[in-house]
Amino acid sequence: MENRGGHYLRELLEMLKKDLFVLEKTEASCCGMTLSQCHVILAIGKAGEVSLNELAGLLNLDSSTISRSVDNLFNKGLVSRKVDERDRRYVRISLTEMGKEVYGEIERNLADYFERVFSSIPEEKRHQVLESLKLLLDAVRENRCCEEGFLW
Amino acid sequence: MENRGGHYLRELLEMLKKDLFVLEKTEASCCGMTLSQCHVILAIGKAGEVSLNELAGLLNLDSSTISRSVDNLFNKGLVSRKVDERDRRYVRISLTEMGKEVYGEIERNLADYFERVFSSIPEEKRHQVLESLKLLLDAVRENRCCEEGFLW
DNA sequence: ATAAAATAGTTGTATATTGCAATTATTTTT
DNA sequence: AAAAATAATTGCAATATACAACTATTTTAT
Repeated sequence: MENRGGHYLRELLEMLKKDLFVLEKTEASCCGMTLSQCHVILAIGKAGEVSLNELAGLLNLDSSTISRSVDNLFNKGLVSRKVDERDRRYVRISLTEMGKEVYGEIERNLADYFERVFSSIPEEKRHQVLESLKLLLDAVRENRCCEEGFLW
Repeated sequence: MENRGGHYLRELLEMLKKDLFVLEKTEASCCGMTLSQCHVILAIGKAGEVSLNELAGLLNLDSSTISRSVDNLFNKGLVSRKVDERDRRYVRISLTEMGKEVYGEIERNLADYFERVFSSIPEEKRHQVLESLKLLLDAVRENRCCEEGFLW
């Protein structure tokens, strides 16, 4: 029935979210950090160099939250800060060598994991799964009501 | 290419996770609570009545964390606690009338949202999307290395 | 029947996270 | 030159988190 589709969709997504949450917590813990710190490291690592406000936008968190999180990672020697020479309001945030090592390890572990997951999907279904996720993502985005919200 | 499938899969999942994170934060904020509190309310509401340890298991958090979270919601009048008569070590946790109202509102909003998302998927693709999510979930679970971890 | 072990939940401790408001420093606009 | 805007930090206060230790209760072993 049509009005059960959304329900089942949500159930599947919630189970998926939960399982991936466990994955990430375990991964973060193995690397001696919290989940939030792990998210920050991954976002910085992926961007290479990023401003604080950009990072806040990427992670959808308040800039004050990110400022403190980055401060904490800076104190641990994982992150570096450089005032932008052209515009001294900006701070350019990137990973230190140590930070890159941590990032690399997490990245490898997650990459390996998702390759294994992908390989566990029946071969003739793999393209369908990817296509379906894209369709779902498009639908999710289509139903945003505004830039940061999803409800009316 | 085979070794790009996992990469693309992960990218899609991360974008999806992010968008849904924004959705939930907005929803929680609209109901005057934090995301974590929202998770707790939804878990209790769905279970009807649940023990603290069960709740901790459902949310994959330490029982001490849940104990304090439930305490906070109790103080707000959203949650009730009853010592189990048969075994006084147990506390039976459920929602108060007020808690049920909050739960009902969040549930309706999320249900509506996911119905809209589902309806935005091209009709001939809907079954495929659901099937694909199920396949993906199975693959994710197949690659757990232990009960609470996903890596080795 | 009693003691030991196990379980459920709470509390102490310490750290981390979070966002709003206010602040400082800098750049842009008027 | 002054006002406005922007980036980031800090103050404030609440919430969240997990480990360890604890209390109360039940189960298991003796």
